[in-house]
This record gives sequence, structure tokens and C-alpha cells, in this order.
Amino acid sequence: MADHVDRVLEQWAAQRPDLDASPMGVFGRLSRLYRLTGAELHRTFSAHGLDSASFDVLATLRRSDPPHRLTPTQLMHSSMVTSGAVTQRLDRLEARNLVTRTRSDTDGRAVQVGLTDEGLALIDRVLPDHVATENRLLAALTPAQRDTLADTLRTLLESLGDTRSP
Amino acid sequence: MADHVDRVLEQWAAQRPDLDASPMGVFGRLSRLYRLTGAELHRTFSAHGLDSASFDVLATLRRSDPPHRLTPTQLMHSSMVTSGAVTQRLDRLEARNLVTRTRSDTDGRAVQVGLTDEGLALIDRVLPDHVATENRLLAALTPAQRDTLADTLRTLLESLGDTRSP
DNA sequence: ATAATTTAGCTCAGCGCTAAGGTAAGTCCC
DNA sequence: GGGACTTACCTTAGCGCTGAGCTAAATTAT
Repeated sequence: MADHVDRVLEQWAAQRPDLDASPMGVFGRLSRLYRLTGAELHRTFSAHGLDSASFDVLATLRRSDPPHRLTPTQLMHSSMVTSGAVTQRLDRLEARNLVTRTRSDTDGRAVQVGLTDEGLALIDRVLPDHVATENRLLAALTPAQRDTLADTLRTLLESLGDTRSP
Repeated sequence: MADHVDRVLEQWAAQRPDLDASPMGVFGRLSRLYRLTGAELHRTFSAHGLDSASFDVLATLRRSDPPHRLTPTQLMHSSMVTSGAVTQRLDRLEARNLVTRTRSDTDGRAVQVGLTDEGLALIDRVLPDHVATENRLLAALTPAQRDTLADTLRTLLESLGDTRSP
């Protein structure tokens, strides 16, 4: 069997034989996989009235220690978007009554973001569907392949400095 | 060692022990890797006055058979963006005199997109830098690990229907 | 021939993000 | 304690993309 990227690599070999295009075998697939699976995951979110950005925020809050409260700065680091993007995400979620913003009483600059009852109920409803979708997308791999894949990706991430935050 | 996603998985295990969050070990890493490496690849493009979208179009043309001409529809399929996005990408590249648009003489609806001399020279200048950046990002993996990774990603892509186009 | 459908490419409003910069609160240091 | 610096969050212009819809050309059906 061959995928789209195999064809791309053949083309490079034909047009620029001087170039070793093999790393594109990894990056090209990473990119296509990100797009294809992203579209599929989006479907699940959409079925619950969410998008990836909103799910990301709600899920990050949900998995944090009770009472599931984080600052916008913590959300920014976790999601890898800019502070402006976090502000706008929170604006949208707050308008839908899924999260609340409260000024910290120990730091006048800081804000505490928390899940409303509605937000908590929603994310807990989406999560099983989301995990099921992910499992479906990985169905072609054996458990051992999944583990090896996760390990390899971890190695790469660590080498890029994406180590755990405190 | 542990990466950011290891922490996330621990959090899910603590907050939702009923949920088997293991597939997130793959998708979370995929997503973070896409963002981190994307930023790094962007640097290389930027150093040559390009962005990812422009590089994508120029590279797709460059690796196609001489005379390196494709239709917007072909570019759309290769890049996985909408037709509107392709139109706008071509507008930008055409304005910079990096590609040309010519009406097909066999199909009055179709357009042939080709590289200008300037576009060809630019993409050939960027390519070695780009491959070098990709190799640097993969430096933490052994050749065998890279191959296994590419194989696993191919298996996934094939299962999602991303097989080679004619 | 002609009507119906499909295909190719473009238009444009709307969306979420980035990048740059602003305000206000907290920290450091002499 | 006062000035410089840092941190936390918000604001906003601009950008590229999507999704819906358009026109024109080609194809198919009748």
C-alpha cells in the first residue's frame, strides 16, 4: 500500500534527486494526519455545540484538581496559543455561561477561571464521545504500535523542550 | 523523562479514573508536535520571505513533472484547503510574480498555474534549508525510529483513506 | 438540439488567531 | 519608600482560512 506522501516522495526523488527528502516522510504525514484527524474530532465537538478551542479550554479545566480553576496564563501555556486568543476564548465561553471569571483575591492582576455547573456537565458529556472518536481513529494500530508511537512522539517532544510544567 | 502530555494523562487518571484517556497520549502529542515543529519550520520560510502556505504551493508545483504546472483544483487536493484558500494563495503569489495563471486552451474553465523563473529560483533556494530544519527537528530519533514512525503514520493515513491520487 | 447536472474557479462575509501594544498590579532593590 | 522592572490580562488591527454561494464552461441525458 501507499499513501499520499509516498507519491510526494517519489516526485521529489524524480525532480530533485540531489535532495534527500526522507524527513518529509515524517513531516508530511504528521501534517496530513493532523488535518484529517482534526476534521474528525471537530465533528464530535460540533455534535455537542462545541469547537476545538472551546473543548480545549473546558477539558483543561476539567482535568485540573478540584475545584477545577485555572488562570488565563495557565490556560495559555497549556493550549499553546497567545494570551489574546485565551481572552477571546474565555469571552465566548463566558457569554455561553460555561465558565466564570473571578478576580483573584490574593493577586489583583490575576483572574480565576472556573467551570459553571453547565460547563462541567457539558464537558463530562462530550468526553466519552471524544475518547471514542480517538479510539476509532487509532483502530488501525495494534496496542503495541500505539505505545511505540506515543513513545517516539514523546522522545521528539522532549528533545524540543516540551517537558512537563510544575 | 516525561513530557507535557504525561502530566495531562496523570490528571485525567486522577479526575476521571473511569475514562481510559490513553488515546490522548497519541493525539495530544500529535497536536503539540504539529504546533512546535510548525513554528520552527515557519522560521525557515520566514528567512526567505515566505510563509507555510506559500511554500506549500511553490513546493507542490516544483515537485510536479516539468513544466511544473498544475491546476488550482490539483493544488487544492494536495494542500487540503478549500478552493477559496487556493485562490487567495495564488493571488498573493501572483502579485509577487512567483507564479503565473494561464487559462487552459483545452478546458475553458481550467487554469494552469506555473512557476515563474523567480518562483523556481526561490523554491530551489528554500528547499535545502527546509530539509535541514526538518532533519534537525528529527535529530533525537535514530534512523530506525524515523522509519518506524513514518510506517506507523502511513498505516494510520491509509486507514483514514488518504491513499495516493492518480 | 436543449435542458439538467457537474466541474472549475472565484467572491466575500465571518471567524479565530497572531502580533503589538496598553493598563494595572505586584516585585525588586537601593 | 520610590523608581524600575516584571507579570497578568485585555485590546485591536490585520491576516488567512472556511463555508456558502456565484458564474461560466463542460458533460450527460433526453
